[in-house]
Amino acid sequence: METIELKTLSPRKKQILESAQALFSQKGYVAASMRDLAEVLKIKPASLYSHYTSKEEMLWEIAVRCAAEFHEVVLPLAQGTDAPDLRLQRMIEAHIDVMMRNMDASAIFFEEWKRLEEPRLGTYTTLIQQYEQAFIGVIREGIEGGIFRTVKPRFVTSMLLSSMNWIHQWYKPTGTMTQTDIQTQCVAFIMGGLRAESPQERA
Amino acid sequence: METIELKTLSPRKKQILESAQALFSQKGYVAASMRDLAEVLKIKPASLYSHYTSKEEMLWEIAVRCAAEFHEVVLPLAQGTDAPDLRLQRMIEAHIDVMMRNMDASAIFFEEWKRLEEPRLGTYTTLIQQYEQAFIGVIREGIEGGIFRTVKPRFVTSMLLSSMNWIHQWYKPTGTMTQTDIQTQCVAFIMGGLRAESPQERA
DNA sequence: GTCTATAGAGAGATAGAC
DNA sequence: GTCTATCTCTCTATAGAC
Repeated sequence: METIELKTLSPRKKQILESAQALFSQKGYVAASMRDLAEVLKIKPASLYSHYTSKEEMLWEIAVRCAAEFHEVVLPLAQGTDAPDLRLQRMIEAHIDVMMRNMDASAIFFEEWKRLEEPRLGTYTTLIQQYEQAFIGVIREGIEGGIFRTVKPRFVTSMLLSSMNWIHQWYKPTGTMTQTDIQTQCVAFIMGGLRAESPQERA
Repeated sequence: METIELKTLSPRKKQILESAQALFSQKGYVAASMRDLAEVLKIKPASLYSHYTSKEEMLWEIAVRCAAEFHEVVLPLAQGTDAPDLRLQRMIEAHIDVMMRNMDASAIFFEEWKRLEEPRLGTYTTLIQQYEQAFIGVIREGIEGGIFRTVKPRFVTSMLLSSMNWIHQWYKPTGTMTQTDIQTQCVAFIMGGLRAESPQERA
């Protein structure tokens, strides 16, 4: 679990990136133009190129910084001596936490990354695979320990992550569900789908 | 549950639509150009406009025809006197079946529809809401009957559909899992997440 | 139904002044 | 770091011959 190295962004670069996040998330990376972005920032399109050499570089910065946060926050929770189901629960809660603190970036993390080109695309998919691998590992432990049903860890990891990733598409902070509600319901749904019928509880 | 009215496509229109499906699914609707599509079909871009008046009309045809198939196959299964969990199971299996028989169109059904413009966009979201409503209804019945845990039906429906919809992104027919494997694992995961601990089974 | 030709708009990106 | 100006390319779509 290597750390992802990131340079600190200047305030201006950060500001531009945040506008880009919102725009790419809303219109989609391909449909959003540098002209659109410049207009939001109230500068001319050419000025953007003093900060980023290309549109794809922006997409890359957004995607990789978001990936870094998921890695930093969630991956350490896969380690430790606690029971696998408890660790998985913490990972799910943390995943939702990161997602909801970064709604725009998450949309790019989950969907728009496909528009990256090589070699960045390859680097990115490796990051995602590492992230999934942490879930796969914990689930595998849970199966071996008899806590989880005998499922296919890779398959279930994809289901589990996908079952959460719709949130960035639908969640409105104005709705009736709080973040805690969402975490609770997600955990219950997913753990219910995984957990073996425990003989002790049946007694 | 009204039926979606669709005109029959001429063989040529159908052929073009199938190429468009594959292309839009692979490159994304915005990034895929009419030139790309013409090249695949070995005709000139202008010729496409003898069949469809615009690129968006193609997107619409693909999305709405796919929606129609999901509606036709899955929605009837929501009705009937069988237990809600059994009906839901059949709906999940049927949903996966439709998805796997229409992988390209499903990618558009789930993702690229966002690029539709009004008024088609509004019509489309209504169709999706009707589809979700069928799941919501069955889940609500299951909760009222004590078969399912007390979950939020709308929330769980989104999770449940989302947990399946990653399949079109990841599934390779060359992999080790058959369609039946996928259906079995999906049903087990989702039903496990929903089902109340049954007292009878505990005895 | 396909072609050639092209209109007209908008895209990403660069050069060079300030 | 932002500007004006512009290059070059690609896009969707149309007109009209065959």
